[in-house]
Amino acid sequence: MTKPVRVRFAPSPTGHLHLGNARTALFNWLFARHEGGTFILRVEDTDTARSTDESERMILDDLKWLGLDWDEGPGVGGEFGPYRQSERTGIYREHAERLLADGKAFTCYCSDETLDENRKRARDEGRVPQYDGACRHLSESERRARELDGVRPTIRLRAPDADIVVEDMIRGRVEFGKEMLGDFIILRSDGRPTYNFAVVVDDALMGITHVIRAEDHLPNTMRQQLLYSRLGYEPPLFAHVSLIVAQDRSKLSKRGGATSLQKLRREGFLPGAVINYLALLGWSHPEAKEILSREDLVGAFDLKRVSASAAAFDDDKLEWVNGHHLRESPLSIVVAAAKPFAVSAGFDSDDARFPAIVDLVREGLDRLSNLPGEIAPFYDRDFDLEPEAKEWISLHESRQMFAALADAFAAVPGKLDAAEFKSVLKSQGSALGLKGKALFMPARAALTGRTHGPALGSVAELLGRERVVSRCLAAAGDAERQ
RNA sequence: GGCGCCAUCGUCUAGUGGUUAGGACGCCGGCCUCUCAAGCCGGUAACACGGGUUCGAUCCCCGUUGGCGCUACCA
Repeated sequence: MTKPVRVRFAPSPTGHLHLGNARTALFNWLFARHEGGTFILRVEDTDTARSTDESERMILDDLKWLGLDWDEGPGVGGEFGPYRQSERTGIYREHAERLLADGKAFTCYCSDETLDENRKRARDEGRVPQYDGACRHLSESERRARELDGVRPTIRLRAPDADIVVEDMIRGRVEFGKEMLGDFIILRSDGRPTYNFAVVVDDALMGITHVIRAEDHLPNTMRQQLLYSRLGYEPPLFAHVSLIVAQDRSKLSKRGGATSLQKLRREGFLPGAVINYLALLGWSHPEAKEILSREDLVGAFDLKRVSASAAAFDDDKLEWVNGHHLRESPLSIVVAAAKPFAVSAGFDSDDARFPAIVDLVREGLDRLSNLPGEIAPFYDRDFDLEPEAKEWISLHESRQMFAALADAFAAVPGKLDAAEFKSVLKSQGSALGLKGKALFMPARAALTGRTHGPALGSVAELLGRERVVSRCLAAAGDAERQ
């Protein structure tokens, strides 16, 4: 009998949601959904200097955009709240005082300067910098004396004289020597908890069963493990996921392609594609499937198939995944995602033809930021001919064709659909001895101003007779002038 | 510096004590085609190095090298 799964994603609101964080959030969410468990969002804002409401808002917004909905946390509540650490200071203080009363922690009056000096000396001597224990055995009267001097103490946990073993679901057994661990601070002199302390208290109180987080927290786990036993709480299972690095193996932060969700959103990646790609970074489908829907991922996700080695972010593959999602997602979803890109480029996305235009151009799209360029020929605004298109129009053989074409298209009874367009084009072409490329390319150039694009018949149908005729006329005029 | 994690094609990865080391992206070529994409077919390319253990190591152990992380009253 196993406990129902409860996992959490616990970002610090100190910036945008980074890709590594996004993947950590995703793995937690996938695990929770796969196991039918609970996904909790907790905001770790104990660093009051760096945390901002704006940042928290952006991170929550990014998570929502990805579709990673949380069952407990900011905005939705839950019975284990509050879910912002800044609102839980009383809880941490109580726990620290309990440890103090039990003799498992002690107050420390050492100054920053003393601490810095000790650290420096230890490092110079090749030792692990750790607390020298100066305040460990202070008497009651000594402590009172320091208080009277106005020193605000920190609270330190008494470290044990024993090695610590961490059992990790992804990395196996990891041992840390006792010399690695000093009496570390759990409560700052201003009463705020330190990261390790707040995390353990919260994870324990919130009933977290699995801590899935990035590898950079592995060394912290040693301290947290100790905290669990000192506090008398049962520790959760740990799973440390690798970090994401840039193509050159350096940190993802500054170099390389897209590093933040914001950037990916701006470049026109679909949330489903981002999730799909992120999941593939460090996890693999048992049947090696690569294009997976949200439901596919939830169904197949398994911590056992998560890789232990760092993965490099690859723009090309993300684009490939996105291309698939762009082509295979329901049109309504793609259209909705495409609208902002069209609108910001000045194109009318309320045009009745818009969904059909998107449907047509999405075949050749790998990111929505390229959408404006692809849909431009369907609108009258800024319609212009590329140099290569002009060449096709001014070819001797095609020159004479446009006026005839304009008349022929204008004479078509009823709607000018793709089939009708093609049959008219072909019959007009054959009258002039033109067919195939020699026929279609000039026509394409005249109608779209481009030499590349979707099937010309479909393009013409969406353009509508009026535009087709007027562009043929314009081409006839251009050809004449040349 | 100390401690820890990691190491299969350029990249993401599968995999096993005995395999022609598999797939995907990219790249190259072909097919399709009015073009570009897409799609389909084919090609390219890897077990970091050195010791062990073993009849046999990509796989297990040790070391080296390299990458990354941690080393705070940051998270």
